Amino acid sequence: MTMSHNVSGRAGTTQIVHLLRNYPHLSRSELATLLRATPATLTHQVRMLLDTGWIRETTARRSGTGGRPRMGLSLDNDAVYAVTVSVGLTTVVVAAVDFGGHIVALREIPHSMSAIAQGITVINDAIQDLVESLAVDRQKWAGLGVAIPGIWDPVSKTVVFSPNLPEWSGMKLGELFRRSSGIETVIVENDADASALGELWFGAGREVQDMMYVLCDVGIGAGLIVNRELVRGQDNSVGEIGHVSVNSCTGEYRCGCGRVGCLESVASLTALNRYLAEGMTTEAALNVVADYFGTALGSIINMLSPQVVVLGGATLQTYPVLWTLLVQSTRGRILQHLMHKTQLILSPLGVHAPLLGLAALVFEQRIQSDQDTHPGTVSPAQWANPDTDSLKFY
Amino acid sequence: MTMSHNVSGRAGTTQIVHLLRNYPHLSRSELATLLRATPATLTHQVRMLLDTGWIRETTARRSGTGGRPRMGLSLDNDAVYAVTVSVGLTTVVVAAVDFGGHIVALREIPHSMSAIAQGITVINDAIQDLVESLAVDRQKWAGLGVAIPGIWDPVSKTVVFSPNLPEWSGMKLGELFRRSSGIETVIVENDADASALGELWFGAGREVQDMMYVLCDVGIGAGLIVNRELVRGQDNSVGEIGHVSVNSCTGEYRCGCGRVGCLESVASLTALNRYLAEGMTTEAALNVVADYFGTALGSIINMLSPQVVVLGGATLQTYPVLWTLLVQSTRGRILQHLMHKTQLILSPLGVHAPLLGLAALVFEQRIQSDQDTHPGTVSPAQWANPDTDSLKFY
DNA sequence: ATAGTTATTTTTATCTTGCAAATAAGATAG
DNA sequence: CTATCTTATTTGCAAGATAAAAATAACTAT
Repeated sequence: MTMSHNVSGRAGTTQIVHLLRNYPHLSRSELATLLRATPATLTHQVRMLLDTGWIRETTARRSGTGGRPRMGLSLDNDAVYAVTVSVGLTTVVVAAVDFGGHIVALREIPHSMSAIAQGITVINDAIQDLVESLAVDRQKWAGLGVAIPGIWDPVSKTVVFSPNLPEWSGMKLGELFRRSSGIETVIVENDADASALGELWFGAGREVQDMMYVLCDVGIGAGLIVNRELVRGQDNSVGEIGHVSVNSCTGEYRCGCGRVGCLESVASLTALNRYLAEGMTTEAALNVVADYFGTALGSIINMLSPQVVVLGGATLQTYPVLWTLLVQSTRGRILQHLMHKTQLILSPLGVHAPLLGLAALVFEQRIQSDQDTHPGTVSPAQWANPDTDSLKFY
Repeated sequence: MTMSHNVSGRAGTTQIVHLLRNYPHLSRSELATLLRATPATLTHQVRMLLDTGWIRETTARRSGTGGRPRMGLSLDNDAVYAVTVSVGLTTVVVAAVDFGGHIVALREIPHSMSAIAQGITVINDAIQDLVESLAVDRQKWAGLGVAIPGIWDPVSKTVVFSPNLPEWSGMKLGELFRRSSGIETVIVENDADASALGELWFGAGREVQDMMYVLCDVGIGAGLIVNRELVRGQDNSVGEIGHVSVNSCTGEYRCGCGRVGCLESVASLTALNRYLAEGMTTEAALNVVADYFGTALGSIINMLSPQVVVLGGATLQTYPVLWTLLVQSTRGRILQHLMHKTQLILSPLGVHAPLLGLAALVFEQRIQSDQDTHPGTVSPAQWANPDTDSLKFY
């Protein structure tokens, strides 16, 4: 394993990039106060980013009080690009995102993803089409990001659990896409997690420490952010809120997981459509969904007290009226002293959330590999200690 | 704010201390592999800890294969001591803990804590009694730690929410104890959080990244550990699982929070006693409690997938039979693919958990202040930037 | 022009930790 | 009982990050 010499230094440049992406034209001194570093450090790190072409100096900004003007800094939007893919059950969205986080091209393709081979072909065609349409230097493509409705284990590099796309389960997706698309860097991520990162860096979570993104769709999932970092847990399986119990009494519907009363079985888009098919009025069905969802969200908020809970996904896009019902239902279930500490927000990024989150991940990897001057240093022999290697405390 | 120059260096010594506390006689080379650092670094850090008297060299351990024997290292148990207090509703436990994490004296005092003034007097008497009984150098007392059944906000330094000890709500406990006991360093912590840290460092969580401690008592609370760190969230209010909804249908009992179906209102020790008072058989009552608790635990496990869930508190101590029921009930509600990834454990530390967690916090603070050679450096004037200070991104 | 103000850079020093080589302290073969 | 092998620890040296202070740059106001 390559040990980086300066962990904090890298974290620094990453944070500078994230800040400049959302708040362009910040100066070195402003960055210094925001990141709680000394001006000298910022001079240093900014120079590195300038030298390697990630950022540029823009306009000097005079402050009314006099003194030397601050030199604004901004990302070079054209430095690199990422291709990102959001895989739904019946639709795929493929986008090209520039380094500044702007979506420069987007294709929305209605096509069932159940059959994985066909799905990947469709996706690849869209990627090729998109890339060719864009007159971007070949070497400026930093990589491919794919968001899927399932749990992705970064250790085994397989899809661990994908109830709504069963054929994708167990697949080595990264490898598959690498081979079929010819793109070297491929990042796979769970859809809710990718969206959570998108909202964290570009949307509702920009100025927040702890937040949760909740995806309301055919499946229900969540991405949890603590201290501005995604909580992954063992093999990435944090955030499966679809199987929180919200109705343990009336055992009418059995969830795909085999139990009764799971949130997903009574408040997903599938459940909503079932209510309607059974003859329930839209209003009544939405109320039922809002009631169950509010129960779950209330429990989660009481338990984790995030500053922001972002709701996204097809359910709310299809039935915008649901929003008000959901807010009311959730409000009624939050502890008094948390009432004004948690904000419930409708995803400002919408379908763009996972695409932007993935793009930022791709860029981050590119910047890091760019800074990795030591290409694959091997640990000295001294480190290998057969007696203690099996212990693995941390 | 004092900026530490070497964050990683400090983290290093802290980790060394935690490792040596649980696994005495580890050598420098073993620590190096465990902490993924070079032998040279360990020589350095270990020397600092030796020079300042925190640790000692113990016995050389010959490995069968030949070569220079490893020099065992251990904490100097007698280096410092902490007084820690666990405040219950009707009992207080006061303990003296040595640097090695051994409880060297313990007083359990049955006395209602409802009246805060009386409570603090009782606690102080016990502290004085304990300290005087122990022939420890005055300067070796590193500080006082207090665990309370309520939410403690470290920013405002007050008790934010304390439903079971209403008189303690709003109190500046740290200041109160500092003045009344004469001990300078006072750390206040929520009881479930303190216990979680205790189990993390000394008990069921020693070799684990993510865990949850669940306190089953008159109140129900939890402490959440992610990546070996306590998740606090905004004003420390993470972990209030007492108000997770587990029964939204039968609206019989109203919870103290005003709602119906909260875990705490149907599965706390109070609820259990109520079932018994209403004429339910013990077996039936325990089954009801296990059922509700299992629902909540299942939801939480499915959602957060911690490696370990530790259960502690009076309910399980009073009714040990409940354990099996609870395990069964929870098992039935965990997603298949998580079944073998989450361990449900009965707290091995029991009432000692919060006492040890607090002690470690006190020691950590002492070591850090010991290493703080710069006493209160003030940020240079350059840092103050009126234009951006109000933004507070991170 | 001169003083005052704010931003940025340079200089110097310190701290941490990595790598490589040296040294310490044994075990084992002959 | 010595020479060699092995493993643990220390030392010397270098690199990188970043803090503190001083210097410099680029303005405004007088």
